[in-house]
Amino acid sequence: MARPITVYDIAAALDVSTGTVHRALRNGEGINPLTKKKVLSMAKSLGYRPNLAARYLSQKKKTKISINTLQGTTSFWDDVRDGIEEEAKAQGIDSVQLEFRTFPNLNEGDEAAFNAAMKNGSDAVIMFPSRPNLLRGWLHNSRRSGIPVVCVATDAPDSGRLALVSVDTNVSGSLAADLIGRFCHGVGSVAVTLSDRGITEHAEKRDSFQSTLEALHPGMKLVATVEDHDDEAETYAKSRELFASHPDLAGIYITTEDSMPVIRAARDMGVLGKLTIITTDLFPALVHEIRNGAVAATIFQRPRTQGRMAFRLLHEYLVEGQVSSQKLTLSPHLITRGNLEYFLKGLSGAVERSSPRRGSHVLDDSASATA
Amino acid sequence: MARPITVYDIAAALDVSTGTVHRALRNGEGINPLTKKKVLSMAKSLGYRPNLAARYLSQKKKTKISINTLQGTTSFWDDVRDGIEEEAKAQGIDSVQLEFRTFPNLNEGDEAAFNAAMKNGSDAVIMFPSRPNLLRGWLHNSRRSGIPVVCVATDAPDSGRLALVSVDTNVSGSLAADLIGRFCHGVGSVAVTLSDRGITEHAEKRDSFQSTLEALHPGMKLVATVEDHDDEAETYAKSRELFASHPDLAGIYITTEDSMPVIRAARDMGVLGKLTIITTDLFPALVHEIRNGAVAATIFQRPRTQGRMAFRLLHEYLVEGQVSSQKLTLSPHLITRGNLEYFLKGLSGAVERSSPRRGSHVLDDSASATA
DNA sequence: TTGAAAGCGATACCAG
DNA sequence: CTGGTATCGCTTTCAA
Repeated sequence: MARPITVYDIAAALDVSTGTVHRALRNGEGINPLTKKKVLSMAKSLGYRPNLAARYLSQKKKTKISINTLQGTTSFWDDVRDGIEEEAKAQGIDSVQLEFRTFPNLNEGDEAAFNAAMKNGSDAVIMFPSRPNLLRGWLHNSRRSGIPVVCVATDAPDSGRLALVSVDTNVSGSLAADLIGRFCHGVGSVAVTLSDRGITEHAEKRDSFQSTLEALHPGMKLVATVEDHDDEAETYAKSRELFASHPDLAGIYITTEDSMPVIRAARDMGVLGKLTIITTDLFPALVHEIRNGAVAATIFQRPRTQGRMAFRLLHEYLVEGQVSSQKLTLSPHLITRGNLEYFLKGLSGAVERSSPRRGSHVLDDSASATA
Repeated sequence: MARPITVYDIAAALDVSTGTVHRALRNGEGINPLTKKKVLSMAKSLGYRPNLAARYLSQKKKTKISINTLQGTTSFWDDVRDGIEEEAKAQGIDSVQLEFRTFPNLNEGDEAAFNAAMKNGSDAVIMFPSRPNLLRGWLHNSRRSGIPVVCVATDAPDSGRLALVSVDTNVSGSLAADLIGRFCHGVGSVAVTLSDRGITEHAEKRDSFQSTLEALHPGMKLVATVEDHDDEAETYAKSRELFASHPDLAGIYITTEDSMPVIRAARDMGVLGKLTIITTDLFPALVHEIRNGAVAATIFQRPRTQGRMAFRLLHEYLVEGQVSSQKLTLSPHLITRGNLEYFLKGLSGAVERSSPRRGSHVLDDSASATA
């Protein structure tokens, strides 16, 4: 293999200076469109690949990345943030500066956080699109419209976001269906809860749950889909309704974090014992319910890994100018009473802890690291 | 935060040259022990952190890493190798040169491969310790004894290896136990197959399988543990014996890749239908058996991620001089008939393909990437 | 054993 | 809009 092509090679080939080459390749401004085109095509034909080490060494200011996420009600977003931070520092070369901005809930502070990031001159954004349909407008309004945005957990379709990192909703839904079918011996009626049918991920989980149930466990029937709108009181009330109108319910699949009100309703109405419950994610209260057998299994969405992948994707874009995939979906982990304790040990306290900690060296969700 | 400390700062503080500082910090040779000590302590007290970009930029020769693994009988090791390669190039800066050496089976060519790596001047090794207890001797015999070795999949205890990457055996075994218990409605006798009790990972899977079974499904009983020594004929024969002597067997947990002979034996003896089988890993033949319902679930050990993590660990060591963890264990993925198809889609053909392919951009096992 | 200086390949800046 | 050159922090080499 020959010596790598450098900016000097390009400059020499065209008899221009490296400054010009650099402007053509990166700045984009203050350069004659014609020269630019020549440089670009020469770079391509020579097979130029920038030397990142040289780039990082000479670059004055780090690229700013704004991380806009929900304040942790559970530990999910804390873990996502940790994952991003871990990956950033695992990069070894800190050419990047992270700025975390959090907002209290789905309708509050999200736009302000986004605008703050824009005003602050962030070069890229990793965010939870709390209101997916609004993102498009924000992006459009922002002066610098080319800014790359990576969405985590939920997509913002047609918003112009660069990429999405989320859990594989089909794997989640179909796994839940197969397990609930097996656990219930293939007979009985089941229900699904989700936040809102309008959220793509939730709808997908429900749909693959249903289709897998029909395909593999035809003796079972999906009798209800509850929309809880992420509201605890609403979830509790609707769950009670559900259990009242379907006293024979055999199982329920909760596609969101909002499982505690459902469990409480079931307990209050005395149907908990005969219900096979499959939940989503993991947090202290849920750990308890798995231990005592109320919840048969939970589908862990690997928030830390979602964060890590989001950073990698962004970094790839910043370096290459493009991403290898616009949608990156992770397989969830299954946690049951059987493997719960081992799993928690692997998480190094990440789930049980109440406040974010530092200095952990876990390289992957549920990877346990022994010093 | 202040300007980072550089070699110049250390040099100035001690009134020596950067050459000397460098020799103290990296070369180790041709330097007065006293000066070296002084530089080292000054570096520490100033909080010196090397600038990797500068290092990579100026370094002439890349560090060589030898990857010593089994030739793929199934796709497991192909995937491990892919994972290593992906991570290496994801690093962006190619300061590393990978050299792959494979050996045909557990007792053949492994030592030669190791010696070849040593003779060739490899700076580090990622390997499958086919004969764990021999590694110690090899490492000792090699002149350059400080060479870092990362083991994948299986440990080589007390060999002096730097670190281990493997799947969490406790999570695997306990998950298998809980599922088999649930699928069999909590009653019946079950068996386990493993390669050899002497292999730590296999013993651990068996043990946590047993203890979880006892704890959560006391109505079930582990009646046999079969050692198959990774030999197909032996596995088949012993499986037949097992089914003959335990005609009432309700389930079996196969902790290794060697599941096909077991399934064949069960089929030949007409007990397949009433058996709940949980296997390990995923390959084309097994895909078929999951589809047709012969296998209830398989525990996927994420070979690609194991490879990625092994590389990261090594890279961390090469950079930092130490690793954050000596044991890195991953949580396995559960695959059932329900989520199999989605899972395969996510693997982008990695499992179904017969020969290694390139150019995929999957960032994590079972992460599906859409361009 | 140590010092001095020349790269590495980008980016940044100042003149023209 | 373009050219020339200093610079980033480390490694490497050559002299002393």
